[in-house]
Amino acid sequence: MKYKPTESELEILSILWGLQKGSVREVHDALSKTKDTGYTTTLKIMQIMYSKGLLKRSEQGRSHIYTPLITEKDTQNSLLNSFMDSTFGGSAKKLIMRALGQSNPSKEEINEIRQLLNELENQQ
Amino acid sequence: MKYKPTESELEILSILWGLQKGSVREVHDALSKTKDTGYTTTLKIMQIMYSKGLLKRSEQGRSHIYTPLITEKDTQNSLLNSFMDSTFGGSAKKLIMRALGQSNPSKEEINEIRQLLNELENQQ
DNA sequence: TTCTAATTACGAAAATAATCGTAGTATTTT
DNA sequence: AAAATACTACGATTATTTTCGTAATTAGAA
Repeated sequence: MKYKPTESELEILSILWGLQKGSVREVHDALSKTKDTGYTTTLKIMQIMYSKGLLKRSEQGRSHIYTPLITEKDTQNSLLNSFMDSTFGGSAKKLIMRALGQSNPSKEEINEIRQLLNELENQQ
Repeated sequence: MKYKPTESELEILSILWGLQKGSVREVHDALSKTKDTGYTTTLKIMQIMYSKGLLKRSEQGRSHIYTPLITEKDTQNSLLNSFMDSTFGGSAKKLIMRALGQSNPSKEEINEIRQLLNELENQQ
């Protein structure tokens, strides 16, 4: 649960989390919308991810269908912790307040966050 | 205001932001507390940062005193934006709520965040 | 003065990540 | 059947970052 994917791996994981599963072609097509990259580059990275145990795959005809073996949430949590440590000295409060100040949360979002704060307070 | 320092550069910047300014020796000594690394490695990275314009330096005797040319806040903001994009699909709300859920904020921290929410709400 | 310690400069190697070309196969189209 | 197309496998290259060894220089100590 501690794996920190590289930038390229994360892009591919994000697509696969959205699709649930997909072939290299499907992932590459989605990736191409935002990134100018070659098919074999996507293929290679997915093969590496497979060999690392980040993805599993099944045969379908002569191609492979890949599925993530790590969840979006676990990965986000792991990346969040390491980002919080490296950039905000481990302080969640600093990070949160900065993100709040930077973004322009809508009334609804503000209320959702308030709601969560209340829940957290009651847990204590 | 857009520069994204590498991991090693960020470690050094963090130390220099704390010290305001410092020699390679001072930075290296601080860094050594948490990281097993050679003196010339620290030196080299600081020289690279200088050549990139991340640090300025002045002569002091036969050594150099380095000062960051980018602020902690600007750097955090820039890193935060890129992290939010890559890991939380650009959603500040998702990031904030996850960070809140992950950390165990104290009552005081919760209230500080509430305060900020109120201010943000009034700005709208 | 001579030796030791501290410092910078810098090249080069090591480590990691990303990219791509080519070959080999299999499928589909003409 | 032949040609075009779509895959995978995989080595090799490129790019970036990190690490370190060595040489040169200067200051301070013995």
